[in-house]
Amino acid sequence: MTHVLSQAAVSSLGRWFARHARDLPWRRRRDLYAVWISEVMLQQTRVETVIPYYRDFLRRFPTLKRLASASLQDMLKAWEGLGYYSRARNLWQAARLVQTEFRGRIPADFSEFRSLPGVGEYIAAAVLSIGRGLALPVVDGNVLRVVCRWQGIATDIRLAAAKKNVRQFLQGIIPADSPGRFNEAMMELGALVCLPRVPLCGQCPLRRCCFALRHGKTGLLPVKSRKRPVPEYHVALAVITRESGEKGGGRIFIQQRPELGHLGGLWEFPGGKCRPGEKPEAAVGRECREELGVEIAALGRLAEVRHAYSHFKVHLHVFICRLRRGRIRTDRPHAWVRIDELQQYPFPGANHKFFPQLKEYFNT
DNA sequence: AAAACGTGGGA
DNA sequence: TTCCCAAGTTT
Repeated sequence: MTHVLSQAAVSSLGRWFARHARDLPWRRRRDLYAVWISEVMLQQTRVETVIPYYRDFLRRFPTLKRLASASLQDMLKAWEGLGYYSRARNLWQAARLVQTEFRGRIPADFSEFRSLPGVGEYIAAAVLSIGRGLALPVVDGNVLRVVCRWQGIATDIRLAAAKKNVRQFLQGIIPADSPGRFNEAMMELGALVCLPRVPLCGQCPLRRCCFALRHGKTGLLPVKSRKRPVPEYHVALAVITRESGEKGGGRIFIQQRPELGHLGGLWEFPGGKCRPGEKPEAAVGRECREELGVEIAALGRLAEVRHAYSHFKVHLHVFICRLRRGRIRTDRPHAWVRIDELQQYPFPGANHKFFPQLKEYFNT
């Protein structure tokens, strides 16, 4: 029954998409590799943000084979600034697995492809429906919003049950002859018309059969619980320098973060959270003592920047420091670099916020 | 199930 | 400024 009633809506959606689909870079290539890269990049990330990264990435790593043979550092450098860096690590790992476990061919079987690191329900369905025409509905944030309004589903979309309901509904109406276009059309509708705050219902191909519109509930659907407030920390960082004149003069100490976990594999300056009541000046000395086994002298404040991560916020207090006593001892990969060499290493966005001041300091 | 996991843009 | 949001996955 649902199937028959939805037929007209699916056709209407298809016509709308034919007229309004954006000309996006990844829509010009339908091979699995290109679609896969785009879907990973688009995860929780805006289209406008992704476009330049996608172009650069495919220029740098034109094939899966090239990606698999690249170093993780090169991969992270290409990903720098995009965020959610586990995506990059997983994609790199997956590329290597395709080489070793699948003879270099990206598996077109759902279960096999889904088993690769970083490939979840969404990406597996998206890549294989768009790239291979498999009838697998995608359920992303857009689709969730569109279907909840269209069908009047009031389940909290943060819950797994909502995703399951929506997927089940879509599985019954996804056209077997063009599942990829249907999936793209649903997402495009969410991105261009069925907007979160002010949906443009007058332009919507589903307006004649939309539950939320008919009942005046577009503002109430989908139901989404609020996220709890995030903690805020003060962090003190040490830009440790070697004075010019001495051997290796004018260099800065940097270290690599552990590969797993927050900002894994990226580079940073030593430092850490201020304890309750502890001044940043004190924290920076303590952290260098604990992490590196050295006494430093803070010569002055370089910058103070704020940054919001996905699950907490920080005030960064950046100090220009000099080694006073001891030799740095650490198990982590590290380097003494010139200011003009910093750009060779991938750094988190929060660090980039004070790079201008850093350059200013070292070039004057 | 719920929390970890980045970043930039718009209201 | 603050909050929410964007083509999710992993643990």
